[in-house]
Amino acid sequence: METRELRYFVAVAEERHFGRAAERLGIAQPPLSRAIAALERRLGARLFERTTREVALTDAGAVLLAEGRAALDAVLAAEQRTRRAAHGPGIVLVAKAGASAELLAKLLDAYAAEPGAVEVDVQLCAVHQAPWLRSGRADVGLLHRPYDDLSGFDTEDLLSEGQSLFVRRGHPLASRTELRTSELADLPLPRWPRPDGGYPDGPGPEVRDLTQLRQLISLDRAIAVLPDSISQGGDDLVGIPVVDAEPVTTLIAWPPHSRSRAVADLVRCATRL
Amino acid sequence: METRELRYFVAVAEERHFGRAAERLGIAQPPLSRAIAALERRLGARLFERTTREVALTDAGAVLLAEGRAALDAVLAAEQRTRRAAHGPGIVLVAKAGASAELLAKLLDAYAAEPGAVEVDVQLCAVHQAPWLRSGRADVGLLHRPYDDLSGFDTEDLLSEGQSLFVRRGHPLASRTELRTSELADLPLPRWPRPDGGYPDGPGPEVRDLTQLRQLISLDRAIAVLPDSISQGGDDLVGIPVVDAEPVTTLIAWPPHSRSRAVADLVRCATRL
DNA sequence: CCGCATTGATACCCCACCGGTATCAGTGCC
DNA sequence: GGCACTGATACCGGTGGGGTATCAATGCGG
Repeated sequence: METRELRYFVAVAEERHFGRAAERLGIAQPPLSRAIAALERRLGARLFERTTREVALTDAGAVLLAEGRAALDAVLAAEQRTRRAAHGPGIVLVAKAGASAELLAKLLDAYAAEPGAVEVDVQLCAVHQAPWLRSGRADVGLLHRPYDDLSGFDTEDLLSEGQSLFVRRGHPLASRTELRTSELADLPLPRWPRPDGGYPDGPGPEVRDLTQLRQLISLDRAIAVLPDSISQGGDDLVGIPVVDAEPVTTLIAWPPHSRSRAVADLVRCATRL
Repeated sequence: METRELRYFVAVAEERHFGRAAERLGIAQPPLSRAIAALERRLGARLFERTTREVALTDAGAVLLAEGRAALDAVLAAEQRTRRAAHGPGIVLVAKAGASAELLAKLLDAYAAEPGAVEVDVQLCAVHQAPWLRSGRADVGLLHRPYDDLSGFDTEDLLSEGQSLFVRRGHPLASRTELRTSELADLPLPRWPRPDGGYPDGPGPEVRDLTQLRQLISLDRAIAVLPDSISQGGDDLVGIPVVDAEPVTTLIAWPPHSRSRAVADLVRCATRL
């Protein structure tokens, strides 16, 4: 199976429409129909149930969609990491902007002091670091359990912390000393983007990143449950511990094939912090 | 990057010889040279240092070899699992022949009693179950830590046990009641095949699977350190606990993309045993 | 030191296949 | 029943992947 065929299949599976998929792929619809038909013939499996009104995945098609996405990610990652390796010996670390700032600083300092340390390009992204690792844009990342999907990565836990509800100073809840998750059920908590970029439905505000969220809280336009360490001096946020909230673990994650010396050194540094 | 190019690259990287790689791929040498050159041009990375006498991987080439193998595995797995899904709703479980027999039997019974259970095709392989999972020949496997390479899989621990030195009844060590790893250093322990099929060097006998090993021990042609549960009634093996040996954990492992109901049910069954 | 064997690169040719346009055929809807 | 929509089919042209023949560089043996 060629990656071109997989890309074609995934496009049709996601669009559920040959015409739109062809447009997205930058080709005409007939060659796309033929490519899918040829793929089905060689796999000996019907992948779509088509009528002129609807294109639906079969069971086999659903399997190929899940597996094929992962396979395309792996091919893309191979390409990206090779390109970067040819450029120089540096590695790319991805972390969530505004989170684990202190831990990240300590880690970078400790690694820089290591003999044989290479340049570390730090990429701070809004949310969803995992796709950076899966697509090969990054070599190692600081992720958070249970928020990030860790499947397929090797990981080492770095630190665990509780969660608090953060509100503006003066908020009705600001005087409380502790809360329970049962009390949070009806609050308009912020909505984070899904991996596909859309937002779930709900009453809370849509947020893109932690900086934006912190400002919204300061403006009393949002309240949010976040790890304790989010609190930074200088702004008028109040954190009320949610005593029975699931603890959040910051961990370092990397793709398991990576036998790179630099990543191994960085991970070792992190676990010794 | 197309999988054809990746296959070509991996063949050259493994053979370190364009002629032999071309033969292995079933094509002539010139198109292979051109394909690699085109790949290097598009990646902007030199992958091999070639002289007429030697072909060596560059740093970027080493990265592409590691990542590319994983990517090819993922593509192959997508193809295999799709083929199998089209055939019917069953799943394939792979386990090591002769190991965890009791656990496996209980698991299969428990799962069969589950509502919505599908057919489970049990594949017993000699060693190295992990490649079955990586290549898509199996959907779920019983593996052993620390023996198997678990990287890239989701896992759930099932049971942990100590290890014993197994010898024939009457062997000089058979009268001992316990041993320490330090006493085993000079013993001719059996040599298992590496993933590539070759055997490491050493004084012990080469073994292919547990049945063969058990028979060799019965014939006093081998002694081996194995998990306690290997012992089965009826043969003349004696197990002497190695009190400070690393415990062996039997676990159930599956590829993380698998969102299949059947695999999830099986895993849930296993954790409840 | 000079052939010579070895091996990767180059030149050139052919055809398979991918993609394009035109068109057909099945289906739901007004 | 006509019409819009959508996937499949027919046919054609060009790119590029694969083949053979050959060159060029390198190490080795006489």
